[in-house]
Amino acid sequence: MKNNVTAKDVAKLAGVSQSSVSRVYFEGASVSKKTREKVIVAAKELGYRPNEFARSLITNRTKIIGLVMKGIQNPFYPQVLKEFTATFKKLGYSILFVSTNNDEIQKEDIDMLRNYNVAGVIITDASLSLNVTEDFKESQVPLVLFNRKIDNEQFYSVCCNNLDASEKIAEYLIEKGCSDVAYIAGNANTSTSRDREKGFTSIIEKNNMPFHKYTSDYTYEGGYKTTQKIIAEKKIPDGIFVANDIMALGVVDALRENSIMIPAETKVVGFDNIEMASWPTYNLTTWEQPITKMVEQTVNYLMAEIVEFSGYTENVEVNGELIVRKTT
Amino acid sequence: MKNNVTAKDVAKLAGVSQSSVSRVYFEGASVSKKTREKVIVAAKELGYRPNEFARSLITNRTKIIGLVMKGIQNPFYPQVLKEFTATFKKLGYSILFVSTNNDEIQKEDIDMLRNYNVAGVIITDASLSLNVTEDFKESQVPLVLFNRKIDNEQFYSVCCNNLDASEKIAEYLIEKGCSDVAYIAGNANTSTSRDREKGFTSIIEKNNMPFHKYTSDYTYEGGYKTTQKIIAEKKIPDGIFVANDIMALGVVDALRENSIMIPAETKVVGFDNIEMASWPTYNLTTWEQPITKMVEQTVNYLMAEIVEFSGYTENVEVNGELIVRKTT
DNA sequence: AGGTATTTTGCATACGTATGCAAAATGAAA
DNA sequence: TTTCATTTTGCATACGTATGCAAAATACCT
Repeated sequence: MKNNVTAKDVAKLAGVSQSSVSRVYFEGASVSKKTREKVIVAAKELGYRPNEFARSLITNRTKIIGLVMKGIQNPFYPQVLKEFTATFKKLGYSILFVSTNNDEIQKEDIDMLRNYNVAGVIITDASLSLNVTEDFKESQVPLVLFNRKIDNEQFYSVCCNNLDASEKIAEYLIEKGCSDVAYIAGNANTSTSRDREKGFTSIIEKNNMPFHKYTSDYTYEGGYKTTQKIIAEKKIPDGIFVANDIMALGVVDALRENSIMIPAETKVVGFDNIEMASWPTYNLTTWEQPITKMVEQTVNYLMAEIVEFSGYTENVEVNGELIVRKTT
Repeated sequence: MKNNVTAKDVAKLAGVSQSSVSRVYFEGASVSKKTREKVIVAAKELGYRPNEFARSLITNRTKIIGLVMKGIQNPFYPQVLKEFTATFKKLGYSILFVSTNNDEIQKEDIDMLRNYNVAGVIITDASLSLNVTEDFKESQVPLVLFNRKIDNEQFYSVCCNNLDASEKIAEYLIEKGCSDVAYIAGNANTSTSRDREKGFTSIIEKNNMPFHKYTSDYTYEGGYKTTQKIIAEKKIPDGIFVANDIMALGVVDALRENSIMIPAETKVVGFDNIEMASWPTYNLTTWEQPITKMVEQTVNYLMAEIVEFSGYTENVEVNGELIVRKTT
């Protein structure tokens, strides 16, 4: 806003045409070194900055990525945000940020991003409604679902290997001697929670073990309250797999408050490996989601689709690993 | 990208001019109800969406706010981000997000925001270099420093009442019986850390008490390591004021690891009242930064400056309050 | 019905930039 | 120096929209 030095002003001062000024700022365009220098000197003197809107109007492209993030307060996601921002910055892309609390993205948020002609969209931990899905597929704007997948593979999604990971966690708890386990789920109907439950229960069932499932909401308070509820039932499991770390920390705190020894009486495993999981107070055993790899996968796909849209879709799973600490 | 239905297409289908189509989408413009309905029906049929770039090119305005955020991993800032996003969304503004690790904002980040002609800029917990400052003042883009102030009041800043708060914390620790206290500072040269130290030391000195200052970096690890260092010196203070909560949690964990009883032997006070401070495991006494009020103050100023730029500057302080928990 | 005031509409243009295309300039070889 | 190939440049235009202004339409009053 307010700086109205144009390419025409620069051209006049440099003694060249507006086209030449434009060419100086357009990568790969044909412009002589002499002209380039004249333009740069003039531009600097006048404080010229190219107008991105005029550019985008002509090119029908932007260097903006829409990032729709649910649950920014879960410490997993600020780290994700940070890595996306840094990676896209290196590629010359900016982030148009939307925060949401909804499991399903609002049409108005998508409309906003579309109005700004974003080059691509990333949605973390949320899905799209049916009509928004249809609109999107028609639009040919590349989209990645991050930490959420859709079963019919309508879009490209990047997740940790939730199913496999949860099987391994179940096996690990069994190996550690657990015989009566519980699973504390996140928000209902999220692919992450469903897969984590599925993997876990398949192993538990295969071993003919008792199993209790509780539903919570991916928050510390949710984990804490659910654990208080479990304790009130007087049937304390000897192993609890919690669908994410922030919830698991609430579980740990509730168990401790009730003088339940961890891991001697009850073992706790989280999922994410957020920063707090490694704090000495918690020392949580958890499955690490490989953020860097997941971000990389997402960015690679988006960049490829931006360069040449193919509409290719896939559910990509990136392998994480079990981080064993003191809760097991 | 890619949706090339224009106002001209809609106009043709609706049997009106492109101007009339434009007027339907421009608040307050003169357009009859009959024309409006014809346009809306046609627009819906064609899937028209106004092109924000063409608009901004004409109006020389956007509905984008640039938000430059340092240290997104400190749980204080995701909450700030969430509240800014929600508040600006209600006002029809979008967020162009920049994450930085630098104490001083990079010129390239500001250039990017300026190229997108943002309506205003918010910078959290970081300052501007001298030449960027000059550029900015000339640009007439409204700017707010959030949780950072500059002594010569070149910009509008919104902070918690750090000085006053720290005095009260010192008084509180004295009242609680402390006689040998320490202050653990955040990043050097930040106004928040400086003011928190200043307020604290002024009371401590007035009471002729011993005082030790340590410098850390506003991270959990920083707090943890600094405390290990303090403990290694064999002079454990009976009260520690820590410049922010995430650091204070590291302090608490380090004290515990060394079997130092909190608060019996050492009392700990943080600053922020992040979510983790209230967790039963920590139950940290802290000064609550009133995020909602600070966000509100920031948004009100920006909106006023966007409507009519005045260049008004001030260092605004919003009162927080002491939240007493189990560490004191 | 006529006159006046107000509202609505379309025309023409501009916003700042990229780009197709032809002309001009440059470089290299004979 | 001339010829040919390649690079560079400027002209003219378009991108999609908002807006100034005059004309047209509508509303209201006598």
